[in-house]
Amino acid sequence: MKPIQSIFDQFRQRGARLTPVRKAVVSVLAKSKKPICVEGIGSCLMRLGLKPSKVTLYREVDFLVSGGWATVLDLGGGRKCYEWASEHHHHLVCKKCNRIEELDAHEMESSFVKFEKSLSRKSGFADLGHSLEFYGICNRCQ
Amino acid sequence: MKPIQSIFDQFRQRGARLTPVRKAVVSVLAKSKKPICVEGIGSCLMRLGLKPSKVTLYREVDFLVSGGWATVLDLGGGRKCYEWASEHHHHLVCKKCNRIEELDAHEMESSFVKFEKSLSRKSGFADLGHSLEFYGICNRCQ
DNA sequence: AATTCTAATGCAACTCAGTTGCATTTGCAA
DNA sequence: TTGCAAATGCAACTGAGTTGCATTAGAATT
Repeated sequence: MKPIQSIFDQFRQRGARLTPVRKAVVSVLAKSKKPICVEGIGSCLMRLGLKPSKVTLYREVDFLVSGGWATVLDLGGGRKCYEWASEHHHHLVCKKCNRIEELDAHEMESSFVKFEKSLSRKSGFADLGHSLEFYGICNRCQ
Repeated sequence: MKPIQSIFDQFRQRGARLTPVRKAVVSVLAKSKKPICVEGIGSCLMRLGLKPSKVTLYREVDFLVSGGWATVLDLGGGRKCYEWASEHHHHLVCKKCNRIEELDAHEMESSFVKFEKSLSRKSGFADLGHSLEFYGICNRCQ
């Protein structure tokens, strides 16, 4: 993971400012082990003494995603989740309670990268990425 | 793909009725080569001379999903997509226009099944399934 | 330190997919 | 043919996410 100061430098180069909310959202996302939704980010900031409006939070994650610092995940729980971009991995999601567990699937990862290259050639799609998620019922919900 | 008549028998055993809308939705889903959203199903039925309300369509796909005949896909386009359950495969989705292409990834499929078995043991999650989608920008949108 | 420009913020009102309550219609079994 | 429960449609609702606009506040310049 990159030092947080270099991220802030990138923000400045983009003409963006270092507001308390922005710094806090970055720190929450970068430290979170799991993808986290806007509501979740809100509660974390609350604990840090910040109470931004939901509008601000949505605009903040948009900013981070459009700049490539964060990525969106649509895991089917009715709300989008976000994760720090350098933390790309796969997940295990409970179909009932939407609990998310991080997954170690590095073995598979490499084969995807290969597959993606040939896919890009064949299909004409650019800027390829992928999402692999496993869904099931967690022990609590069974 | 199972003969459509045996599907209808399964419906009856469940106490469900064979309404014109139900038959049409099944035929549309079972024949569709791509995942299709409720709005898309609606247009197909329109062409068949049926104009069910959106409420009916949502209830119909719920019925099919809860019975295991169809599966939901959340591909991030803002609306859920549905596919006939026996047609499990992976997709290539355009991040801009949300166009969906079906993908042949059978080689990978088998390794997932293996991975899922060990995952089920380790994690305690039951009823495991997965979703693998590739996202990029299609040639039209580039 | 004061000025200035523009990014960031909050409010309120909105959009849009999907849901729910309730009265009516219809499939189908007896 | 009758009667019950499933299916339907309407209208009103929910809840995530968005937008317009006026206000506040980083941070660069003087």
